[in-house]
Amino acid sequence: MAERISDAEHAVMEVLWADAPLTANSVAEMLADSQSWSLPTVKTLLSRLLAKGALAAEAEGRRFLYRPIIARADYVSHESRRLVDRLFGGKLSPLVAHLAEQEALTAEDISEIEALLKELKS
Amino acid sequence: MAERISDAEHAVMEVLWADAPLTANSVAEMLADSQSWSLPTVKTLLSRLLAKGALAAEAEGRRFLYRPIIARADYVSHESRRLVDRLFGGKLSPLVAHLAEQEALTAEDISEIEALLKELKS
DNA sequence: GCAAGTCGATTACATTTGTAATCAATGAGG
DNA sequence: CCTCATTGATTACAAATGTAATCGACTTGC
Repeated sequence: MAERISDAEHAVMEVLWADAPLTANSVAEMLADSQSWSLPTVKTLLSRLLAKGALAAEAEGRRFLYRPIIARADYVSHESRRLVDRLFGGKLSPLVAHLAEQEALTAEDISEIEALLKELKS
Repeated sequence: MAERISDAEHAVMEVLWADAPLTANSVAEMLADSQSWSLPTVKTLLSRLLAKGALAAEAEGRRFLYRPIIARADYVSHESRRLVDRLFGGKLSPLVAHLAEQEALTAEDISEIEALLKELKS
């Protein structure tokens, strides 16, 4: 399963999670404003993601349409867990506590999260 | 400031955050149960951390005592922020929402976070 | 039909990272 | 004194990563 996805690869995944399937060109285009990667670079990343089993490619005429195989939610869970394990001994509340302290959540943020939690308890 | 600290380096930092200053030997000893690194490996990691400005070393006789320069809290903040930015558009509530959906939150987590938020509002 | 463009595939190459062997200096035991 | 152990420094080297040039195959406009 899922070998590790690097930062650059992740940027490519985000594009495809937002909109898929896409050709290599479209992906490169989407990335143009955030990164300044050449087309070959983007294609390399696509190939690596394909090799890692994170993407599937289906031929459309003479080119490929790429689409994510792994779900964003799974990736996000995995990464979140990794961080929480590494830095907070696997406990979530310290993460929230830490971010909250750092960051002066707006009243609105707080309400939002409270609402979420209330929902959960029911 | 702080160049990026790799995973292996982070393990070394954790040891020194828990107890410092320590000699290279002591660090290696502390790591012995979690990792199986040779002493040279640990020393390489210490050198790299020194080069990155994450540690300071003070000579004690013919060896060095290493101590963290960057605070754990700063590192943790940095990494947490990085994750939240990368995966949740910088907003905390989607993180909580995500974890909630995954049912990764224990009842205890929920209570703790609620308490935290209540605290914040006052 | 053929030149020029378009694609994916292959190859490249520097840097970072993980992991460690080896070297050189120094200090300690005999 | 001299040998040996200890310790930091230097060097090594494969794998992963970031970034890209180049190649070869296939279209497509003339």
